[in-house]
Amino acid sequence: MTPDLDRLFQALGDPTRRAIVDRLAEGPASVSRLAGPLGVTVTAIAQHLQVLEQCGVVRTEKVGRVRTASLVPNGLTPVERWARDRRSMLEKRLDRLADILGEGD
Amino acid sequence: MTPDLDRLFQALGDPTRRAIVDRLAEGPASVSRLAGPLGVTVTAIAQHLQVLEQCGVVRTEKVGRVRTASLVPNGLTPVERWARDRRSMLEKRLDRLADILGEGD
DNA sequence: TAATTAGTCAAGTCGTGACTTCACTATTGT
DNA sequence: ACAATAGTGAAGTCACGACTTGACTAATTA
Repeated sequence: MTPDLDRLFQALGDPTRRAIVDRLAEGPASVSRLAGPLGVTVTAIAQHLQVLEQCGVVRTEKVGRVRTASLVPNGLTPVERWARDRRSMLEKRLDRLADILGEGD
Repeated sequence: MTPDLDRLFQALGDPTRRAIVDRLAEGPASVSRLAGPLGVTVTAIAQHLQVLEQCGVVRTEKVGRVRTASLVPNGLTPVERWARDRRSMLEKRLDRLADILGEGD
C-alpha cells in the first residue's frame, strides 16, 4: 500500500540522508560538497541522492562535470500531512471521549 | 545523530506498521484484532508494536491475557515538526531569492 | 478440570540496504 | 597535451530487519 509513503519514510529513516536534506535546506550543493562534512564516499552520496530523488524530496541537475542537488519545494509535505492527519484524527476521538466522560459532572 | 528521529522515521517506513497506526487512529485494539486484517502472524504484530512503542508512537497495556495497544497523543509530532521546519526554511529561502530576482522589474 | 484462547520466547530464514573499492569516463585548469 | 577534479558503474561485503515456526505460559470458558 502507498509505496509512495513507504519510500519516503524509509528514505528519511537514514541519518545520512536526513543530514543531506538538512544541508540542502540551506541551499543547493554539489555531490562532493555534501560528501565532505558527512564522512562518507562521494559514491555513497550519489546513491543517497538517487534515493531522495526517487521519492521526490530532492532534485538534481548535472551541468558540466558537477551535479548540483536541491530540495523539491513540496517534497516533504506528504510526510507532514500524513502525521497531521493521524494526529487530528486521534485528537478528535479523545475530545469526543472527554466529552462523554465529562457528562457525569 | 538524533537516534530518536531515526527510529521514528524508520518505524514508519514499514507499511505494516503504518497500517497499525492507521487502525489505532480509530481506536485501541488488541494484538490479535490487529493481526486479522493485516495478514501476518500475531508474533509479527507483537514485534511491530514493540518497535512502535520504543519510538513513542504507541502505548501498550496488558490486562488479563489480552494486550491492548493505543496511540500516544503526540507520538507523531516530531515527524510533523521536522518536515514542517525544513519546508518553512526552504520557503523562506525561495522567497528571499524571488525578492532579489524581482528587483530587476 | 479440560479445552480453548491470547500472547510470548527463541531460533532461524531471507531479503534488502548502506557502504566500500576499483576501474573508468567526462570535464576543467595549466 | 597533461594533470587534476567530479562524478559514475559494477561488484562485493556486512549487518540488520521483517517474518515465520514451534514450543511454551497464562488466563478464560464450558
